[in-house]
Amino acid sequence: MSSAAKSTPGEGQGEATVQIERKREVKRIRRSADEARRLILDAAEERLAAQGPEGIRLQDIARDVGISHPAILHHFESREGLVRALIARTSTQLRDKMLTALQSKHNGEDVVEANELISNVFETLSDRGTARLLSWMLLTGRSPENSTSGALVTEIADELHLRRKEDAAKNAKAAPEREDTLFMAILTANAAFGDAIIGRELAAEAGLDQAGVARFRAWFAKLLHDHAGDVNKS
Amino acid sequence: MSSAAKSTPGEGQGEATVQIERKREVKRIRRSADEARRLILDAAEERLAAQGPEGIRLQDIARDVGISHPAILHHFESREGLVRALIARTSTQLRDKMLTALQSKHNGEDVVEANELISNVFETLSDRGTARLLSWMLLTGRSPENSTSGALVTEIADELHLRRKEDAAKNAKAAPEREDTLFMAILTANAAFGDAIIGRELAAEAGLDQAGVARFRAWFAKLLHDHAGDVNKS
DNA sequence: GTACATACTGACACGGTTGTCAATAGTAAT
DNA sequence: ATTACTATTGACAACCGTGTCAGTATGTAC
Repeated sequence: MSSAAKSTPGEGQGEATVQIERKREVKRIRRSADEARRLILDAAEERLAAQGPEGIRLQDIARDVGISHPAILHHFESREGLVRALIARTSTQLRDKMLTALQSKHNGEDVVEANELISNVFETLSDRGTARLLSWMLLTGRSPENSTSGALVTEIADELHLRRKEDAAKNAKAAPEREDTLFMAILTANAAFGDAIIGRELAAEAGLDQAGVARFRAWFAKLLHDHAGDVNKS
Repeated sequence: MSSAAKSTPGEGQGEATVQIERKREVKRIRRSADEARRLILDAAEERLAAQGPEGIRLQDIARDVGISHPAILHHFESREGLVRALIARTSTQLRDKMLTALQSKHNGEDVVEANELISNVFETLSDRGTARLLSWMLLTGRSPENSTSGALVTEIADELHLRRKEDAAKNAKAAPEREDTLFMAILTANAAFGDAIIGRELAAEAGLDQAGVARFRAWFAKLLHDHAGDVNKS
């Protein structure tokens, strides 16, 4: 009835993210500090996404990686340290993804692709793991002024606003209000976040299949797009 | 250094929900089972909202209420039982609030108040405690098919759709698509939920004060309102 | 090869939390 | 008053997760 019997229960369906190194009986595997930290964070992230906050237990994570739990303490001095590191990594990852999503459309192509940009942002933000991590972080009240999303929303709003102004100038329309653009960004963030958390249940309840969800996102993008147009018209 | 010394630390700012009965040295207070359950659930809810998932500890909650923790076990057989009861209660409360929010506008007054209705729904859903509880519930993977929000979204969408059709008929406009209405409901739910969780941080980051937040909600309501109009026009 | 730094381990200590149990004390009915 | 019922309690037991420690093994520099 001990705990040793059930090793890593039902963890087989995971991605290839966590390279489970089968520990040979005697040979001890020695990784570089960075590598070890990466593996540990990967495992922790997976646990968190799969089981929620209470899924982050040093022993479990250690088992996932194939090390002993003191090794984790060695790399991140404490559980809290691990959590902070995880938050920090996820935050910067999110930030990077967001910024690239922004850049990608500004180089070539038209400028009018703002709605497609919105879609990108939505997709990125509504990533299950990320949103779960972030929301759990907020729920437990960590990182009040952290680099969480930094001044991300503001940056995005600025970027968006820039394009709207360009677009307005090009078509000889009145320039949109700044706050209007900001609100669009905030709405997108809120909606994406909510989608990541309750989207699944909501869709199931409403009888939406995957195609339906896709239609919803397209609908949302169009909604914002139309709004961006209408504001200038009237 | 026992626990009796520091009774109910820093809980003074709370509402009048939890009637803290100062336990006289010897007199033992005896409540009815229902009353006790209610008090315990209130305290648990407050803890959860204030400190997140890990804030639900039997001893703490017991201290808040002014009882000993075995009393909690007596009323809800286990911690898990308490959690389930809390979820159940919050769910039905949410449901009730939603339905009343719906009814209130359908009786008297005009029918066009759909956007105000949306505002109501938004406000209700974005209640901090409720959303936190729900999201934590989802995060920890409880109640997959529960009465969580039941067929709530569907119901609301139906109700909304009904009014839109009435409105369309009255103004001799084309009837809107059903899915369009559903999407409006889903977007509202997502946005309200996201707002409840990251809204505060988002607003702070964007430099929005309370008035700004209010403007955002109004903006959102108007966005949906305009959309409802536009769909018919074109 | 030898020495050094450090990733890693097993065993254990510690604190905190849930849950059990026998006993106590309000409350209502007879 | 006596009785029956049960809300409530203090003390205790069992468990679990974090963190410590002294020691081991592996890679690297010389």
